[in-house]
Amino acid sequence: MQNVINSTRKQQKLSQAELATKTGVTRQTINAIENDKYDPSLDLAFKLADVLGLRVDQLFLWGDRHD
Amino acid sequence: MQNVINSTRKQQKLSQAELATKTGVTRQTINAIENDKYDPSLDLAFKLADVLGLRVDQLFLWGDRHD
DNA sequence: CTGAAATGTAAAGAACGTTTGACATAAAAT
DNA sequence: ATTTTATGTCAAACGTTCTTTACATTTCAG
Repeated sequence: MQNVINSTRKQQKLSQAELATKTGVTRQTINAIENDKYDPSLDLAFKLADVLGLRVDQLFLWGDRHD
Repeated sequence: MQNVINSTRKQQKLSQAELATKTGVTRQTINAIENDKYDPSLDLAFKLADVLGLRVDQLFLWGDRHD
């Protein structure tokens, strides 16, 4: 599923490692999600949205070209 | 994680089986999620929100008493 | 240019999400 | 009261999410 984690993270000048720490996962998990290897769990999606200051449906683009 | 699937589904007079069909999963999956056995995948969360006419963050209540 | 920080990637395994098939109880309809 | 529809639950199997460890490549500050 498409997401805007990479651009949002860069806007806030966070590294993958920093975002990982803030959301309680590993750097590799953030990297995999940014690069569309797999979708996060619902809980992690909420944590990412929370840290990045967006709603889940704004951070993950399901509507168009959905999944 | 808390969710309002049960009440929303009932408002729309859908059975668990009907909601399952509309979201492309089995009845047992809907039942388990309604009864908080586990959280759905992000994709299924979006499908459920779509069918029930709510946003993911309205259907799943992460903010208060979060996860 | 050199070194440090950031990113990409991979394999093995633990934990979670979903299916299938089945059976049991509850609720609603006839 | 009997049948049908809806819900709860369980176990085995399978695919997905995430961790750990490790190494390679890219980016950037000095």
